[in-house]
Amino acid sequence: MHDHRATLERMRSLTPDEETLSRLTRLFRVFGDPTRMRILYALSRGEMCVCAIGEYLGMEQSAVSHQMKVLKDTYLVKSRREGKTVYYALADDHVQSIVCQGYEHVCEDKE
Amino acid sequence: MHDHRATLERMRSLTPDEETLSRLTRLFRVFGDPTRMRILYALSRGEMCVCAIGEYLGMEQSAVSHQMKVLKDTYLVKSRREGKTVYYALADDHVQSIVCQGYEHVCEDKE
DNA sequence: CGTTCATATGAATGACTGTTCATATTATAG
DNA sequence: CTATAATATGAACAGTCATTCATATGAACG
Repeated sequence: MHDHRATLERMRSLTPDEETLSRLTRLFRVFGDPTRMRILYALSRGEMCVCAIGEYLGMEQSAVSHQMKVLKDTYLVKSRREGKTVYYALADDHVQSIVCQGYEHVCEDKE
Repeated sequence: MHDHRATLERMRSLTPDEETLSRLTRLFRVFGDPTRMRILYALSRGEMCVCAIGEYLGMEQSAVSHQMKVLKDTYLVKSRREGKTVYYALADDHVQSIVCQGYEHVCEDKE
């Protein structure tokens, strides 16, 4: 095995702590599911209730609820109750800018 | 079931095509693994060979190679051969800006 | 050529996770 | 209080994927 002490020395300080690393990768995994991405795209136009999301994406109410929980736990969406109905909306602009960054990347690679 | 034709109407046009959606979520899934994220962090300081990456992160050579393939297939890293050694480096600044966006998000949520 | 080092690849296994089904909340209306 | 609509939750199943082990490729050197 060849030597690379110098290379190793360079970045020992950089790596984020376990807690942050875990949160960070968890966040990206949440973005990594087509269904959730569709939901986020849908919400980028404005708030929607569980019912409408399910109808729009052709998925069961239960599946939607499960995914909304995931999205909420990672602070990507927020909710608001109005009677029996719960409306979900994107939590903030961060969500969109992350998706856009990814979007640009995959578009570049199409060449 | 209550009515939401108006809501639905709003965003039918938005959703990206299947191909793009698939590429996009695939990309985020790649960012969603702690090992790969550690590799990307390591490379953010400069190129490294497979050997050094494995040593640094305490993982087997085979595992590193497998992951480098994933990273390369999604254009997150590029490689350069020098004799028997293969050096990997981040493909472009995009990678770092995506990670940073995510980083900011998880940091905000710590409050 | 044969050997050795660095890397790549294929198959198998175990862990994780999205969906479904059944059931539980929560809220409104009568 | 009962019925019903909207949403949430828990358990089970199925598909995905990261790691490991064994083996293959590729390059330098004698």
